[in-house]
Amino acid sequence: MNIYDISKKTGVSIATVSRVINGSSNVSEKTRSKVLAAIKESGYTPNVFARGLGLNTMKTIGIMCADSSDPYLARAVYYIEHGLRKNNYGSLLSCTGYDHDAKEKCMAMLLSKRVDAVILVGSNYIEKDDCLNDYIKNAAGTVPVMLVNGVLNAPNIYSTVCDDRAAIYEVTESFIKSGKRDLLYLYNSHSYSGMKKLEGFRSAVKDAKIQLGEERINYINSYNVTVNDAKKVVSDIAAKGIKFDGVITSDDIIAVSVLKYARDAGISVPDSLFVAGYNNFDISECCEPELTSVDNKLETLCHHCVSTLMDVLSDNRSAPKRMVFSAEIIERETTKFI
Amino acid sequence: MNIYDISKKTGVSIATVSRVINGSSNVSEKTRSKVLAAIKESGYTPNVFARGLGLNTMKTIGIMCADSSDPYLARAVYYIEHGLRKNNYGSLLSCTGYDHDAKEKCMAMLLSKRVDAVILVGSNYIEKDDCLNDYIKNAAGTVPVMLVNGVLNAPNIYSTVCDDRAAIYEVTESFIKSGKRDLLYLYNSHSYSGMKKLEGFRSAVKDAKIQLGEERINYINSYNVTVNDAKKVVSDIAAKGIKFDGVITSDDIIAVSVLKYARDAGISVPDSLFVAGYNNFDISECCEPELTSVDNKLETLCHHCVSTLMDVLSDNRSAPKRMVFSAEIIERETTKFI
DNA sequence: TTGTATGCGTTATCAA
DNA sequence: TTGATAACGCATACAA
Repeated sequence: MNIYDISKKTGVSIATVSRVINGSSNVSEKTRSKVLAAIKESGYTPNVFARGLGLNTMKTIGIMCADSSDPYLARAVYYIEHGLRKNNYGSLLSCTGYDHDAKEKCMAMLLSKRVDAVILVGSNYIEKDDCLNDYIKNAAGTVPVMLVNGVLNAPNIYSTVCDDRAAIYEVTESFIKSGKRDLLYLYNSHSYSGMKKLEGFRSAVKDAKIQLGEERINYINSYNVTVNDAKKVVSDIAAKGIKFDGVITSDDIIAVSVLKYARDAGISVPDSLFVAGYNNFDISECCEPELTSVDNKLETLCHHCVSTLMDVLSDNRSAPKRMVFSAEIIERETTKFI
Repeated sequence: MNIYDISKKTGVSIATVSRVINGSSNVSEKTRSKVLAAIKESGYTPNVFARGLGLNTMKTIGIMCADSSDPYLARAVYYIEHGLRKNNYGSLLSCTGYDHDAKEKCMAMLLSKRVDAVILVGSNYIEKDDCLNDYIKNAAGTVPVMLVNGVLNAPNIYSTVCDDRAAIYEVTESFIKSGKRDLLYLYNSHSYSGMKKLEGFRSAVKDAKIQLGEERINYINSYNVTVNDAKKVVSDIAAKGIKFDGVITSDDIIAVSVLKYARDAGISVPDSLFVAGYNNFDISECCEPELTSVDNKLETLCHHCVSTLMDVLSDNRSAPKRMVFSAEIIERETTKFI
């Protein structure tokens, strides 16, 4: 069943059929309805391959994320796919993992599929060593590249980020204002946003003129931290004799592990220990006491990313190259800010 | 840059270039390397649209899931996408939501994109009212349809499921053997697998010759149950004066809410109350005490689904229409099975 | 308002 | 082992 069949069925030329399909106005109402009826009756759908060949697009966007089962990325993928579909675009998903070569391969794969754009979801795509980002810049030579939670300054690359630095700064400030001095910062990612968060912590501490040893800033080496892994890190820190009355983390899961440690050690939260997470995942409501966390407005980020992309794809010159949204602190039971 | 350019560059015909690209053996080693060199030098990639038009496939599989941010579905999507990519297939993702019309629309959208097959992930696609499944059967008239965690008996439809019934039966049996008599069953889905689980619970109770009132089997009406919602349900049950010493749930999140209730009510788990979840999510390690749960072998299911699909696509007649895997009970701290 | 003819970049058939 | 050429199904420029 193709356009010729409809043409025969209705006695008009394929050009007219094509016009009807594409909603051209230069068709008489009579022929239009005749053609429409024939299409409906036969259940005809235009062949997207043929269409793609002619127009050089199949209205498909490539989405890259490290791991769609990571709750943060999973939500992002959900929002983005939704937004794209609303705009009549398909979503070609590629879970790249955290390995650089794999990322590069996935990008090549998507480009070879002739997607109209690529969206990189997650802060783990932008590397400090800038030449590792070359494959992204190169891709941007072919199609627009959108970054969700990452920044890269190059032509045809658009960034949408949350102001993680400000969020952690504010959290830290709240800890300090509430009388907490012996702070601990735990994080598990050296990504762009990971570094911004750390920066926020350091700045707040510095601005409050507090001296804090480097042993109080701890990196947990794993993308997929498990609660019990992180808990061990906390125990080790405590075992070294480092005292703390406030723990700020870059991720809810780490914060939960702190709560577990506290329970085991008989430390009362929030009475003698404040804990804050980041991302405002479901688990922040599952744990006991419920976790104070930072909502980084992922939905807003994703919406903005998609709508910017639509602007770019429709050659709207006004699309901003970089957009920063602010986060919101959700205070629950693991802190008592004054 | 197209096949003609390579043809000109090398002085051979496009037919020969095509042969080289597709690894045909009928090419002299000399021309092959010449062409290969030209391709590499120019960075040429075959146009997938043209190829698709000729071969009527773009090696792309449609994946439908209700909500890619649901942890269970998210993991499934991850495994499936991985498996497909290994086999050189792309994944066109569509998060359909739980509404029937939306599902149908998404299916139509995927088919219009001429995917080679559709994978429906999650037990929520198969409806009790069989005519609501017609759109799936119809789709199977065009392309193979794979079901992960759902069963539908029709031509060209392949099901991969976990034996949820047996798993819950076994859990319930363990509760009873451990002396628990006043059981509660909480669930939140009437899907195929949801019904199978309930069936398992009922059978185990019946086989143990225990009388259990219907008020002990409670449906929580929400796909995206939040801990606090479910907790309220548990409180309400307790408020009615219904006593229980064992709670079996269809989902970890519900089990966590039971733990929360128990803590509030001063009930000690597992000493005076056993609790079991289902799915073995991360949260089963986050809560306190850690949750006994059922690992439903999602990775195995997904692997099997993909490899079966590859068999089907390569016209392998031996592909099984239905495959059942057994689950595994992971005992943690919320039970003490004897 | 409608129809004719061409190009889009492949793969595959057939002939050489 | 190679090359010429016909499909594949559509959109569109141009002609009527």
